[in-house]
Amino acid sequence: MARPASPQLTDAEQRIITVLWERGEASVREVTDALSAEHGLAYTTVLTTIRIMTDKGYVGFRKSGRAHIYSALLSRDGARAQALGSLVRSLFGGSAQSLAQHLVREEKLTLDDIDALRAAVLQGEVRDRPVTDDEDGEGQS
Amino acid sequence: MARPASPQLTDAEQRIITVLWERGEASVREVTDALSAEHGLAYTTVLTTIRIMTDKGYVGFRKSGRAHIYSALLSRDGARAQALGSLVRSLFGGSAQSLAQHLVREEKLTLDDIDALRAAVLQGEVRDRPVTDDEDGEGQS
DNA sequence: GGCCATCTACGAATTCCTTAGTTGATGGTG
DNA sequence: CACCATCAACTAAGGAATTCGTAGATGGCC
Repeated sequence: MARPASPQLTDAEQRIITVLWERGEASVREVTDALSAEHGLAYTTVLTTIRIMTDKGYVGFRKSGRAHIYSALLSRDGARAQALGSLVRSLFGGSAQSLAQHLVREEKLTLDDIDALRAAVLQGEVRDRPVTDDEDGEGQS
Repeated sequence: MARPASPQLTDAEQRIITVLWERGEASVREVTDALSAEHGLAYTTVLTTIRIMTDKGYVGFRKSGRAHIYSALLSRDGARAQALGSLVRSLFGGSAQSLAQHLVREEKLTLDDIDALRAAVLQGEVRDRPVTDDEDGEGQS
């Protein structure tokens, strides 16, 4: 009886894959340097976490000389959808609108923001297509 | 060097505190019964998790005969703000609007929803429309 | 070719999370 | 008053997550 494997990105994984999303691809050294500004992580710590992510299928790599150059196999949109869906389900009773209302009440969304959303949804309705299908199996940038 | 203590509600904790939010207060038996519909958790499992949450200061209790009646010390809004802030920071670059745009693109927010948000922010108040939940056990924090 | 720096692989150490069994106290029922 | 059911506390187990050290492989440089 143990904790089930996390279906989501852990904190450490998220930090690393964010670097990969930003750069497209990077070596362990580059990721470590990029993260050392905020977190003082050791090279081997980053390496181990990346290895775990390759085991999980979240990242891939190509060899370049002695080093491995890693890149994200998980799209940023996919990760966002996953995390958002989970949050909406667990804390907002499955209602995305309830979440949005929370943002408004906390003044995280301004009137301009809302108007921008409105314009976006009007524009998006031109192409009528249900979303729940593929939508984010695409390559990452 | 181990994992730091989670600053957030874990999955098991979230399941339990949701019951407390809904009911205001409940005994371990009631929580267990409420959760047994979806998850078949043992009484002692729920008890242990609740004890951990009391240690963390998330819930309190009063004695009623031999049983303890537990109630949430953490407000639902507080937990929502915490989780949302964390998500916005980690996956949406700190931009709540970016998150909202994602919801729109995934068609989780309809035009009506957005108009409701707009009207709410103009009125200066946001009332939670009774979509799924009407009772918020808040009032703490 | 030999030395040095860098990289990956493996695993150790620690804490946390989740689930659940066992045990002792307590209160109601007959 | 004795027995039984229920409850809280303690204990246990095992897998996950995070951190990093050590060791072996490999490629560049002189």
